[in-house]
Amino acid sequence: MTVTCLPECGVARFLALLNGPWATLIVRELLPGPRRFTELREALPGISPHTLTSRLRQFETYGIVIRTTYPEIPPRVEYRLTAAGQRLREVLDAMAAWATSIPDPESHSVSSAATQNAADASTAHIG
Amino acid sequence: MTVTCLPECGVARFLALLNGPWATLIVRELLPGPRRFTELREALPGISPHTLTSRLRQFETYGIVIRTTYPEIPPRVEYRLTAAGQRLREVLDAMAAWATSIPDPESHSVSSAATQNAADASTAHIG
DNA sequence: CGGCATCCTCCGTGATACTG
DNA sequence: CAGTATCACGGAGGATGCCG
Repeated sequence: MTVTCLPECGVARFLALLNGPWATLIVRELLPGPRRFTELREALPGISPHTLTSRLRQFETYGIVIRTTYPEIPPRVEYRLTAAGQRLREVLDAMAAWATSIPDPESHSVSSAATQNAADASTAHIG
Repeated sequence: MTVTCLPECGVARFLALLNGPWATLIVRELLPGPRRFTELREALPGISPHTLTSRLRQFETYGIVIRTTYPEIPPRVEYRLTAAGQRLREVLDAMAAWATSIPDPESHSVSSAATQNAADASTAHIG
């Protein structure tokens, strides 16, 4: 599944632009306002500078994020969402609203319909 | 970034449940109504049965999808969204709405702010 | 038809070290 | 501070073959 250009389908387009586990989380951190490189790094426990740079550069290419360099000492770089990036707030909100409505996968009361070979989901956890 | 249980943050929870490029697309195909295995396969050009099974099983574990086996000849299996899964429609809609509002990344008229070291995004395409 | 088993590839990511 | 360079890993995903 290698995409050379953006797909037609909106959902697929979204996935092509915000791919990987970190992408969406970075956008989340940028929603409140501009952030510096280190601020993002500290706000995203576990992310490596390599990954952060990579995602940020991709967003820049897509026109989701604007990178602004202030020639100071010490150097300062700010990342801020473009208008297009800001519109992602609605999507993230929808994601969060849905996810918080999902109970931790423990009580899956599967109501049998046909031959529901109901594998005991009661013991299933997130591996 | 290995998650053993669902994160607190809604966005992160969402990403943990609908990870990978195919997951969301599968949900998209299930939104209109129940689908059979082969139907999903044909609706998702390029997906392998391995991946399709894997994602479907994960959704089942999460309580997003219900798998129903009809003991017929030939065998028939239907996948349908649970109530929780149906609520994903809003999220997918938000994704699609946003993505279709994003122009193909060619005209990024970056309006300089400070020292916008505007790397010529004009030649940048989606690799 | 609807899988599962096995092997292999790809790439997002992490760890570490180094630079302007 | 804000990266870049290099190496390595892991898990999603693909290819193929076999089974109920």
